[in-house]
Amino acid sequence: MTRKEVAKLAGVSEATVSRVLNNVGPMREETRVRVMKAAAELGYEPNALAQQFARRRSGNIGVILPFVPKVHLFSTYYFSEILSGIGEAAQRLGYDLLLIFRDPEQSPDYAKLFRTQKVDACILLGSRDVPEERTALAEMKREGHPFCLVNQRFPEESFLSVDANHVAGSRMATRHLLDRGYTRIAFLNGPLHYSNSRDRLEGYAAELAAAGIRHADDWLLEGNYSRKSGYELAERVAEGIASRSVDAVFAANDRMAIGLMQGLKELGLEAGRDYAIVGYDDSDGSRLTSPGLTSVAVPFYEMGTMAAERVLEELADGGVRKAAEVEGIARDGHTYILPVSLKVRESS
Amino acid sequence: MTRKEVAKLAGVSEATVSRVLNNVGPMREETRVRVMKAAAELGYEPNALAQQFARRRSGNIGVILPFVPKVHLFSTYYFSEILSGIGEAAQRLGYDLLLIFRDPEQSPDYAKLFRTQKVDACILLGSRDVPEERTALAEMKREGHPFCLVNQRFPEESFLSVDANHVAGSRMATRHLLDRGYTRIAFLNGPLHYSNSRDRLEGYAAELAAAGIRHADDWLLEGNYSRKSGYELAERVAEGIASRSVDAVFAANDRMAIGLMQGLKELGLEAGRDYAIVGYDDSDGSRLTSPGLTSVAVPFYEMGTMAAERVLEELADGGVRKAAEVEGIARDGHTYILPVSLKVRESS
DNA sequence: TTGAAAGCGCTAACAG
DNA sequence: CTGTTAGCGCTTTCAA
Repeated sequence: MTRKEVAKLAGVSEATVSRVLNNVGPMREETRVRVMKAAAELGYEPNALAQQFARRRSGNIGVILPFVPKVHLFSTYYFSEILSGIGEAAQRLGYDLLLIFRDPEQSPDYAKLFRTQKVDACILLGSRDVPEERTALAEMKREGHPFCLVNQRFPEESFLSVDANHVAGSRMATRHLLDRGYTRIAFLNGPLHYSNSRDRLEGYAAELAAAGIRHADDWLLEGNYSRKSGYELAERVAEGIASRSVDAVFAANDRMAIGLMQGLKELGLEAGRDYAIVGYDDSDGSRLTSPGLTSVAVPFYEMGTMAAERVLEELADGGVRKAAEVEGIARDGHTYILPVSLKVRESS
Repeated sequence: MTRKEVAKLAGVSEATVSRVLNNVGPMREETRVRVMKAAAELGYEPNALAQQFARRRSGNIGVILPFVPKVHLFSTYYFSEILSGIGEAAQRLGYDLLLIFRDPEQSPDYAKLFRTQKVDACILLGSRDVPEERTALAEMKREGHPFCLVNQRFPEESFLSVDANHVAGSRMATRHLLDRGYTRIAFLNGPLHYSNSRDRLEGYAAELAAAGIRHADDWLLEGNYSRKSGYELAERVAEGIASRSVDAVFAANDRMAIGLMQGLKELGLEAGRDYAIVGYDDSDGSRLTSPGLTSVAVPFYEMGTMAAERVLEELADGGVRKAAEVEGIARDGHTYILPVSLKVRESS
């Protein structure tokens, strides 16, 4: 209703009001000023719903999260950093964030978000390499919707994704332990349906191989990224330490590392004294333990901004232009790989 | 375009399609079935933007967060729990979540979110009692928009809010220390522009008074809820412990408690041995320290669901009906107060 | 440089 | 019970 009043007060047509407010098409400076003044005077605020409808764009980026209340498989640190990063970029580029919790019961239908126009693009966190997920992603791709995965790649699929260099990170971690004189390095990994986990295994194995060490099978421990899963493996690791078949542990995330440290402490084994340990994520928790936990720092925040920027770029280009070269960032096909670094603390 | 096809295939008018899909108004079962089948066959999905526009409702709950990337004044634990809770309730009640990071540079304009129809209701996290904030909230209230504060109350304002019983929690924590035989209890609080902090002070003071203890002024320490601020007060606390004017500390959140413990450890003082300490939030971190940190558990997740339920209720009632009585939950005017509990660990 | 007018896809009176 | 019709508030041709 008010837009009409603005038009009247400024003595122009409604179309002109629209042009001025969107700064589109040619216009006389005088009209522009007149309209702006009228709008300001009336305190006019365009109706976002009408705009979205007329433009056929929601102006939203969908952010898809696994819904795991109270089941902290993922660290909250991880999500909140990435989310903040996405939020910063989205705000800067004029988009809002629509938060969508994936229902673990149902098989996902991401393409529907686009068909119903709820989002213009979307970013997926905590995605896993399982059949329903691949199907849902492939459908989005097929229908030409822009989306970006964070921290999960589907090698043969050419989905846009942003990841950190976990192979390098794991090599660093392993190298670090080797440099410190540890040679019997167990590896506590997470489930292999995360490409993340596979990368870490690759880096770990490669670095050991480079050092001419054949890793024993019983060095491989499988957790699920939760603290509990690390904690529960303490006895087994303690035996390894006692029998001298293990002198250090590289854990695929801090949560498991911390759980393991706690379990071992209860068995009388101290990190940094009786064994060395390196975690992954450089989360808040790594600074809370004693001794402090050496860890691989991942630029989650930057991964979030990168994901938002790239996916909006794809949206703008209609997916036509090739992926942009970004200064200093490795790119492998449609995957952007950000560098990680090692934070050394007392645990190693 | 497709809705027309559905109408044609089903042999009815577009309006009827609308009725069936929204299950509104009377309709013959046969028509209903026919339309549903046609819709399913054509894979019809209504356009959300058009619906929102026609209904003049966005279907979104705005969730407003302080934007503090990399400045972890608030624990990520706190936000992700509340957010998950809001998400669960929103999904259950058919709403989406629009995430909005408050720009710390600008004074907030929450009412605008409603005027532009971006949201139908909103929930504010990490709100502070400062003038710009009060103004922005009062404006929303004046314009009749439904909103709910979480963990922050404005006593004289009658804003809808959900909080935990921090007075009781602080009494519990203090009582616990007294029961353990500690009588010189320092209190490390956060800034008083959070009603949270004021509540804690009240509880602490009340419990000491009840025990007939006059608290010394130098027992009051002020941090800002960050780990660092706790850490930096270690020397001062250490002096207190050395001079026997302090034998225990109650900290207003876990982060500060943990920082303080770390600082004191560096000065050779161990929690649970040389002094007792109790934190607040029962965050992940409280389980990571050694000794484990006794802490007050706050039902963040439930606070989130409660906030969403209450604010949507207000939306539905057009703010007319009085606040509903919720079983077993204390209510003080427009504030719902959830109970907290004490988790005892080795630090006390 | 501006105005008139035709939608965007759906909902919601109002008739019938 | 169902069809007709008039918008919702804005954008965007197309003419002028």
